Amino acid sequence: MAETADRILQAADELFSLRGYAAVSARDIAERAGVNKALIFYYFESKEALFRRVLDQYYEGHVKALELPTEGSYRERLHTLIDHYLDFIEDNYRYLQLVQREIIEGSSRLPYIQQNVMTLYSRVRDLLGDLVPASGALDARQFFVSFSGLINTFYVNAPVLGELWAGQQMDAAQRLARREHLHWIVNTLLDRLESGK
Amino acid sequence: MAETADRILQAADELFSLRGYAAVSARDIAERAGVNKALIFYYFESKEALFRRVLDQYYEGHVKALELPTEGSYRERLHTLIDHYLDFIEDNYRYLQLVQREIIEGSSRLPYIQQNVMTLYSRVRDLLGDLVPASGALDARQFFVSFSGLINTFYVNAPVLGELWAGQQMDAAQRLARREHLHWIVNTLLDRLESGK
DNA sequence: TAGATCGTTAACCATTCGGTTAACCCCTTA
DNA sequence: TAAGGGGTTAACCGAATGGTTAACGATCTA
Repeated sequence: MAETADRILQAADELFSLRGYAAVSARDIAERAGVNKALIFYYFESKEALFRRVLDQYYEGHVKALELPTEGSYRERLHTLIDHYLDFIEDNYRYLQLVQREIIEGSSRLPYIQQNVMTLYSRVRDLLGDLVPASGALDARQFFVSFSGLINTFYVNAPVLGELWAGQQMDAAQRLARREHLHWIVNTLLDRLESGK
Repeated sequence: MAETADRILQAADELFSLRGYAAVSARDIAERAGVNKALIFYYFESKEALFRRVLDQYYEGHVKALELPTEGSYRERLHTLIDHYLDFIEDNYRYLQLVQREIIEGSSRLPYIQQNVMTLYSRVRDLLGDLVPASGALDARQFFVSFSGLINTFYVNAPVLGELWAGQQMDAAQRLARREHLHWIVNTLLDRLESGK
């Protein structure tokens, strides 16, 4: 049944995201999936191939999330883009951690990730237009890095930040507050940029 | 000789930072240190204990970097704190990746890191004082998360961001530009907060 | 000179790793 | 009812894992 392969994929997804590639064994995955270990190698070529399949699944959704909104002012479009990205992350919470790990570990998939980053960057750059200088401390690249950091940190570091909110699980209210905060920051920065420094 | 223990520590530091805890074996460390594997367990209790020692070494520097400046306005002190933190990160580039990896992998060392985070947070909170509300989208926690993200992203994601700067290695000029950018953002946010929304 | 101590070594240990194998169960098709 | 064939299984494999052990020189002390 394809059902078995799916259960393996899902278990692998959960475990890899949680503990990383090296710290997860084929036995762990089989146990979590409630499946005989040999079936992993029956449906997937190897542990490495299984890991790639997990990543591929996410990449598809990511590309979709990066679609650029076409309506409204540049400011509205920027807010919309951020919201879409946040939606994607909240629905695919583990993806960020997977990608972050790939980056830190200097994986062979890095060029693929870079391409994704460049796509997103070019959209932010187009949106900012000539509001920012072409180079220096206030160029589009700096703001892109800043926006990425502002958004990603909250989710990547969630396991450690929970303490700040008195150990509560990260719930809908917290995510909403974070969203508000981000939009407030973006508006503040754009206001200052528009005022011409 | 203490020299042997030092060589083990350094090799462990390099390998753990590069590939993470689980992906590094005691044999790897011994080989890199040019030392018999048994010596690792002679000088250190276990692989886990060795890892802690690596973390401890960095932690000392980290705590120092977080010392609160005592002179100047709250705004000046915040800028100084950020500069000190940036200095520390630039001198201990691997530390950030190590910690980031630990967080993502949900390691058993997490409470240790959380304690560190809380220390830094309490300082930022004290600095922001009653400039921000006690809760909601603009509370001190949100700004702390934002500042952390703004600063860390640049270094954690350096391997992937290089492309933005035409593939150059991250050099002193780039780090300086990033620093300027961060201070500009902080000033912009503080201005808006002071203006009472 | 006879220990005693310390750093070092190769060989070894049980366990776990990713991956394979041969047999089996069960359903389809002829 | 016989023959396949896909899904599943326990048992197994060599290699690598973290960690231990007993012996070995060298240096120091009695």
